[in-house]
Amino acid sequence: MGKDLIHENLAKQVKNKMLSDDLLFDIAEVFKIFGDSTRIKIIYALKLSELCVSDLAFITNTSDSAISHQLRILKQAKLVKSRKEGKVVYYSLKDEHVIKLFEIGREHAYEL
Amino acid sequence: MGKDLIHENLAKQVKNKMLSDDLLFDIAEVFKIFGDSTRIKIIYALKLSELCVSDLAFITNTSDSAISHQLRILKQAKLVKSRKEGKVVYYSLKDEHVIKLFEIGREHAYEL
DNA sequence: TAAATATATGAACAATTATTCAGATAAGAG
DNA sequence: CTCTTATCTGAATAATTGTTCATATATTTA
Repeated sequence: MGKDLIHENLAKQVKNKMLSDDLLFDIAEVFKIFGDSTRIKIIYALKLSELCVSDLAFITNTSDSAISHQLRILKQAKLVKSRKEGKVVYYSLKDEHVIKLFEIGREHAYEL
Repeated sequence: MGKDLIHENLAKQVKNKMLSDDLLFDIAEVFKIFGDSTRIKIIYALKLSELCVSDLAFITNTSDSAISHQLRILKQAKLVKSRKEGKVVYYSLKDEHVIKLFEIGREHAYEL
C-alpha cells in the first residue's frame, strides 16, 4: 500500500504554487547572513555611521580579524560596500533595503 | 604602546548608541530561523495554506520527521501556530509579520 | 629602505545544527 | 482490544560555520 496524501488536492495545489527551490534557497541565504550576532552588530553600527575595521572591532568588542572575516561575507552578500583611503578601508551599508530588513527583524524581536 | 583608535570620538559615539547585546542577539535569532531552506519552504507553503505535517513533507520533498523537527523550532520562535484535529495537526503562520519579513527577504534575493 | 600600521587571509578548532533512524505517543478504525 | 496512521522525540551522524592564531599584503612614515 503506497502512502496516501491526507489532503491530496490541497497538497498538490500548494506544491504547484511553490517558488523554485533555487529562489527559496537564495531567500534563506539572505536571512542566514543576518542570522549572526556579530554581523547584526556590524549592520547596526554601519546604520549609524560609515566605519573602518578597527572601529567596528572596538564597537563590537571583537578582534580585527573576526570583523574582517565577517565584512567579507557581508560584502559578498552585497549588504555592505567599502572604499579605501590610504591604509584604512571604510565600510557602509549598501542600500536602504538592508536597513528595512533589519528594522522588521527588530520589530519582531521586540514582540517576543 | 596601547592600541589607539583611529577614529576615537566617532567610534565611542557609535558604541554609546548601540542597542543592547541582548536585543541584537534576539534580532539575529529571528533571522537565523528564516535562514534555512527547509524552514523557508515551510513558511512559504504555510503562506499559501494551512497544512499538516505530511502535506508539508510532500510539498517540500522532506521526511515527516525532519518537518516535525523544524515545525517545533518554528513554533518555539512563535512564527507558526497549530491546532489539532484528531490525529492530524494543522499548522499556519502566526501573523502578518512573518509574511512581511519573508517578502522583504524575497525582494532582496531578487536583486542579487 | 626599514619599521609601523590597517586590513586581509588560510588553516585549525570548537561549536552549532539539520537530517536520519528507531522508537514512542496519541487517536481513530476494525 | 488490536492495528493502523499521524506526529513527535532523542540520539547519532555529518556538515556547516565563527573565531583564533599566525602570517601575508598594502600603505604610510621615519
